[in-house]
Amino acid sequence: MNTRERILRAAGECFAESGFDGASTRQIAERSGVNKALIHYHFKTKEELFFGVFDDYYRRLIGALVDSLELEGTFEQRFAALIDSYVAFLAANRDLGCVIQWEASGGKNIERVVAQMVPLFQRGIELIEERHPLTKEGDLAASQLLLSFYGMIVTYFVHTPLFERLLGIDPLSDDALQRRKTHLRRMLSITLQQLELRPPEPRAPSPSGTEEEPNR
Amino acid sequence: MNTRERILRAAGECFAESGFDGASTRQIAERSGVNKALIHYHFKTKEELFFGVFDDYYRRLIGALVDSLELEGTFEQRFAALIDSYVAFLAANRDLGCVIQWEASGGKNIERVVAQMVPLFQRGIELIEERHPLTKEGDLAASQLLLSFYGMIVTYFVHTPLFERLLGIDPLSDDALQRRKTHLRRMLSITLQQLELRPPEPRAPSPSGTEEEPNR
DNA sequence: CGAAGATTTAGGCGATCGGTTAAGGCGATC
DNA sequence: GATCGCCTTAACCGATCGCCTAAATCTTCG
Repeated sequence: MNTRERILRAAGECFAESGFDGASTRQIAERSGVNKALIHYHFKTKEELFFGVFDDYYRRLIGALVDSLELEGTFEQRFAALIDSYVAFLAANRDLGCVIQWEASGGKNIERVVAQMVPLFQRGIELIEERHPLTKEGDLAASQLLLSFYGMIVTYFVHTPLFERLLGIDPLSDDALQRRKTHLRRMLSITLQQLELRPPEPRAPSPSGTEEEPNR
Repeated sequence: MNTRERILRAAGECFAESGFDGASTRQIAERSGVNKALIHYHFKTKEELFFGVFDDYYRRLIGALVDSLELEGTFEQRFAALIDSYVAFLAANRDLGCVIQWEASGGKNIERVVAQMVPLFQRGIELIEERHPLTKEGDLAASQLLLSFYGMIVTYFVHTPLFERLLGIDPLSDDALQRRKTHLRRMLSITLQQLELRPPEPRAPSPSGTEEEPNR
C-alpha cells in the first residue's frame, strides 16, 4: 500500500472518530505511520485530504449501488438487492458512513454530500413512483419511504457502538448482519404489500381534495 | 435567561455543529455573549460543560417520553404517541439530537449515552414482546423493530440539512413534520398489522420451537 | 456603611493546531 | 559520475486551543 492510500485510510478513521475539526493532521500522520509533512505534500491542505476521503467513499458506494440496480428481477427483488448492497457496503466501510453522517447533519461540506446524494435519491423516487403510482402522494409517498429505509439502514451502522452495548452482541457480525438484512427485507415486503391495495382507511378529512394527476 | 443557561444553549449549538473537539470555548463564549473565563467558572472544564448539555438533554427527553408512555389507549395508540413525542422533541431540539448522534457513533462519551439509552430500549422491547409474543424472535423481532423506528425518526432530524436540499422544502416546517408523523404512524400500523397474523411465509426451518408463555 | 461572598473581567500560560521551509535520500536517465 | 524529478524528513511559523490568575465589579446582609 503506497503512502497516499495509507494516509487516506488513516484519515477516514480519524475523521469518523472525531469529525473534521477534531481530527488532527498529526494524529492522521501517526496512525498511518508517515511523516506529518507528507500529508501536505500529497494533499495540499487538510480540507483537500478530507475531499479525497469523501470522493473515494462516494465513488465506491455509487459503484456498488449501481451494480445492484442493474440486476434483473421483480421490483421487490431489485429493491431488496439495493438494500443488501447498501448494508454490505456500510458493514465494510462503517468509518466512512460516519463521515457522511457528520457532514449531512450540518458540516461545512454539506454541499458536497448534497451533490452526490440528490441524484441517487431522485432516481430512487422515480423508480418507486413509476412502479407504484400510489406513492406519488399520501402517507406512503416515495420520498417518505426512501427516507425511512435510508434511516433504518444507516442508523444501524452509525450507532453500532450504542447497539452493541444495547443488544449484547456485535452488530457487525455475520449473524447479526444477516438478521438485519432479513428484517429489512420483511419491512420492504410488508410495505410494498400495502402499495398493491387501495389505501385501506382514508381517515384524511379532506373531502374536497380529490384532484388526480394521471401522468403529468 | 441567566449566564449558565445561555452558555448551555450556545454550547449545544456549537457541539452539534462541530463536535466536541471542533467546538471551542471561545466560540461558545462569543455566541452566548459572555466572557470566555465564565465558562470555566460555571463549568470547571469543557468536558463538564459537555456533560451539562448532555444530561440536560436526556433529562428533558426522558421526561417527554415517559409522559407519553403513561397515556391510556390501545398498544398502537400508545406506541404512536411515543413516536409523536420523540418527533416533537427532536423537532424542537435538533441540535441536541446531533450531539447524541456524534457520541453514539463512537464518541469518547459513549458510556454516558449507553447508560441513558439502554433502560429506555429495554423497556420498549419488554412492552412490545409483552403485547406481541411473535416479536420474541424472527424477522420482526422487537429489537429490530425498535432499531428501525428509532432510525426512521432520528435520521430525519439529524440529516435535516441534507433532506432540505433533497426535497426542496423545510423538513422542520409544521406541514413537513405532520406528513412525517403521518407516515411513521402508517408504517407502525402496517407493521403491527403483520403481528396480528401468523407469519405468512414460515421460511424459518425451526419446526420444534413452538413454546408459548401466555402471560408470565 | 462596610465586610463577605458571588460573579465577571482582561490578560496571559504552555500546548497543540494547520501549514511552510530548506535540506536531504533515491532511483532513472544521460 | 552528474543531473534531474519525485518522495521524505526535521525544524519551525503564527494562530488558536483549553485553562488559569489576579483584580474588578456586583450582591447580600449585619
